[in-house]
Amino acid sequence: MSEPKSDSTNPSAKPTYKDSLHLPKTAFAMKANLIQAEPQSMKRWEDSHLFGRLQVAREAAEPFVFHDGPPYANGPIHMGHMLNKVLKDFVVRGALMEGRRVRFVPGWDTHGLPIEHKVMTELHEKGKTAKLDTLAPEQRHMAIRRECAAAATKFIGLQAEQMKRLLTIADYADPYYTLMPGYESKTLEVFADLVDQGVVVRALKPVHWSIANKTALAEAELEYEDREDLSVYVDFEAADRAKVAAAFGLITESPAEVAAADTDAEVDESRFLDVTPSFMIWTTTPWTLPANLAIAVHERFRYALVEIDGNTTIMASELVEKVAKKAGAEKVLVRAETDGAKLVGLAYRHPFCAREGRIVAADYVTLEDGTGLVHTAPGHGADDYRTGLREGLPAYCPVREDGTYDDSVPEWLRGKSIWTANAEVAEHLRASGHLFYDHKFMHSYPHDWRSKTPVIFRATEQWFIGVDVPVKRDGKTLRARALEAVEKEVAFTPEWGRNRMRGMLESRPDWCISRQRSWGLPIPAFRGADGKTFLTSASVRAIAKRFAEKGSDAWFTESPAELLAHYDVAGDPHAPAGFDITALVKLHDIFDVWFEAGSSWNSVLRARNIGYPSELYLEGSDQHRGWFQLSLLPALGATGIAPYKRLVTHGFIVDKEGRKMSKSIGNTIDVEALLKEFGADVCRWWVAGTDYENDIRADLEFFKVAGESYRKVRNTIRYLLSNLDGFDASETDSILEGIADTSLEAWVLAQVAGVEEVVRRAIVACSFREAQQAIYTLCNETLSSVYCAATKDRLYCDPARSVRRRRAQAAMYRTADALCRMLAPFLPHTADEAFRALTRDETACVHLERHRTLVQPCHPRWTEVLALREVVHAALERAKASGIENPLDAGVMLPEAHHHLQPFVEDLPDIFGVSRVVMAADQSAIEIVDLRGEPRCERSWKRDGSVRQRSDGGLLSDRDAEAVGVA
RNA sequence: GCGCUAGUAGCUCAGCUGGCUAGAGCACACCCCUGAUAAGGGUGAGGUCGAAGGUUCGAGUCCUUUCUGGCGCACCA
Repeated sequence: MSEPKSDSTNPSAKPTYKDSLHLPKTAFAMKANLIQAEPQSMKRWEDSHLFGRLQVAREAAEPFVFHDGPPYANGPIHMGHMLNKVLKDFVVRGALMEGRRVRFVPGWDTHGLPIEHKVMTELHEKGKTAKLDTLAPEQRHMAIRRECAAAATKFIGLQAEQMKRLLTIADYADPYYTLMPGYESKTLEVFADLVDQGVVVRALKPVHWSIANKTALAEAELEYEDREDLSVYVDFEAADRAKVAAAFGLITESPAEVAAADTDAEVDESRFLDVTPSFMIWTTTPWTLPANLAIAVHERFRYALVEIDGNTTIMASELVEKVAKKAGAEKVLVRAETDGAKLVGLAYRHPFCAREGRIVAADYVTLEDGTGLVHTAPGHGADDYRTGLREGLPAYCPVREDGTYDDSVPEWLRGKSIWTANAEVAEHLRASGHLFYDHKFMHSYPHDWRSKTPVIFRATEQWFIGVDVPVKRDGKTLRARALEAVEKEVAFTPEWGRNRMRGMLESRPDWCISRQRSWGLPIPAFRGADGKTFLTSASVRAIAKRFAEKGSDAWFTESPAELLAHYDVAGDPHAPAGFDITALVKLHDIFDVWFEAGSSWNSVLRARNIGYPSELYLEGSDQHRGWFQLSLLPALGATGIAPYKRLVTHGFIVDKEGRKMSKSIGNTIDVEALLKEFGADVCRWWVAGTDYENDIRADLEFFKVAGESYRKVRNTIRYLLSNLDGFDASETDSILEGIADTSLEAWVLAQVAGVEEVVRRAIVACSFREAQQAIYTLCNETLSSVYCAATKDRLYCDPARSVRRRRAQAAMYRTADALCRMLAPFLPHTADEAFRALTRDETACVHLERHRTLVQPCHPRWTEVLALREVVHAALERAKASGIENPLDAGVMLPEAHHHLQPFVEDLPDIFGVSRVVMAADQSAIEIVDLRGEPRCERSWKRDGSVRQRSDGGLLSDRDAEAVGVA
């Protein structure tokens, strides 16, 4: 302890006591300087092999299985990635602080159209596609795949760095990519399991088809351009006049016949239908008419039986006038009307194919164009296809891949190109009297982005996972099992996700898992000499083995015999009779990327022996249809068990006004820039404070607010640390052992213990915001405003080794320690920085620690003391009117009603922030006493009643005199 | 168009199964401290709970309609 300083040049000057105080002192800076300091933390963790050390240290600990959903590797990370990865990191670090063994493997989705499209666009721009087209198909695939792999790898590298910069902890040394041979192999195993279960089926489905390139196209590869086409209004003759008449409330017996049968009957001539009416459809693609299998109506629309220029036909009532006007009809007579629902089930004759079709219902029928009756060709349209599925119609497609008709159409069309067929079909219909009206018109039509030629919808053979096919395991369908799992086996955060997913599962169609592209995992199917497709679970497993060794590129570079090196025909009960490996031809479909991502539970969790299933999957709410659902289906099929126990979803980042972020609006926030301006810990603190279950509004302003909040927490920790200068941490336990429950330390530690419990529970529940608020309130109120303010006097002024002072230090040590641990999941850098300052050990790392469970009882009347503090503050505020502006100029007289707080009386002045507190016997209300007339201690600035002139000439209270060592 | 979801002080959010004068933090205003100082403390003013109906003794909380966002799906034959 230093002696009070006397000014030697001026002996008459009063002593100053500042240097005798134990003022806060710490190297832990007020300014965080995150931008420079965080990379240093990253380096320190990396150099000390933190992730590896944790794996070793937790080897025997209870595992926490958590699986990373793979982001798509086609650009730098955006706000959504930041949100997702940081939330996941809270989960990971939260579990680590609970002492669990966590092996979190980051992953990337690397295949798929967006990358391929991007690569193709670049090749196109560089003029390299022409050269590409000269290559043999397999070489061409390989050339594209090499480019795609390079692009994916590049972005993985970029994203990984950005994710690390967010201070996330994961096995970055050994991540998973869907293009890794081991991953691909494990994906094929899932596929083989599904084949075993009998849910993999092959069926026709219409896709966008480029005739010029003889290939299927994705939506992203279409360009819409105006094109002149022939639109036709066609009459499809009803098959049964009587049934149609009945639907319209008409009769088909002539009035004469009726009169003859029943002389009393009065017959209304107008109810007599003496011709067979037609159903009039409209189409802009006459070439699809040979594939017509049905006509769709809307059940709730009204339909009219109408005579137009002598032609009796049926169309939507609302459109009669429009159609008549368009065709220039002169005589229009509506004979009768009926509901669309009444028409459903009626049959009609195809105008030039020898078959009948049916009227079906569809709610996509509109009254904007056409006739209200929609020509339906399930092999040539997405809607038509779905309607066909529902009605049990085949996806009939008589068009070959070169755009010509096959032999199933009438002879006059066979082998013709569909484009020339347009006019011929119209002429044929005109000749046979089925064409009501035709005209040329311009409309926007999809074109192949590369060849600039118009595309068509064409049904092709595709691979499906049937969701309504019973699996061999238990005879339940995937849909039924998935619904069951969603209902009973999976927890949802937020709870409404359950509803949402149920709805999606109920309505989802079979899963089409094949794509006609280059960049992906090949579906290992062959065509045999007999023309049949060869694919059995054993053959798939054999190829899986081959891919594990060679990667899936082998599909394009090896022969069937090489690919099937591990295949044992004799051991495959499903092998086709007369199997001839030399006659096999490879097919070139690839898997839907969702199938690969949806198999990650196998390729990562099971393949790496991490555990199965995952405790939770945590992704954006769009994944209810995506990854969540498409992981659930394969997992249920292959294992019967859902791949996750719980689904946690977050919303999307939107701008300040609640609108979605998009580059075109220009309201995006750049993650790199954000990190550069605020640092990762502040960004993470922002994430921790979001209400992530819904849309999350983001704006630079909000990060400033988060920064303020962060600074408050940081500064509180700093203050705790600054009072621990010279404190021997090893004394903490002995100092605090058995402290009175009425002591300030009992109170503050009880608060810390309570917050710790809340924080731990909240993190487990993924209620990060709740945890953050508890921590913030602890720092802002419990500590900064109450405890630190109350103990300031004793820490600064008490003798250094006073019991009271050291007790406060011990409490602060324990509090700072607990805070570091509570903050570790949220602020990895700051918590670690503080922890090293606290332990005064540069090699210490809070991330190797785990929570300590604090137990500290405190007196039940503390709540009353704190409430009284509020009342006294209010009274002090009122007393300002009488000139008592500084609380240390005031004393407090407590009335009878508060006398039971006697056990706390020693600490009450500090708790209230006043100089003295008196329990007054004759008092009815709290009274603020003006102490300005009393001497003020020159060291502690308190007027506690013991202040008098001391031997050194200074005015000191008893306590301060003792501390300074004067009498 | 359909499914899910949200709309509470200037901002970010609490408000469980309906029940005292609707809460918190930030920001704001005023004040104190200047020995946590590009810190700290105190007090205070802010809301017809998106809108309109309805159920109820009583609704931010339940029902209906509607407006404005978000996510997903479908759609223009």
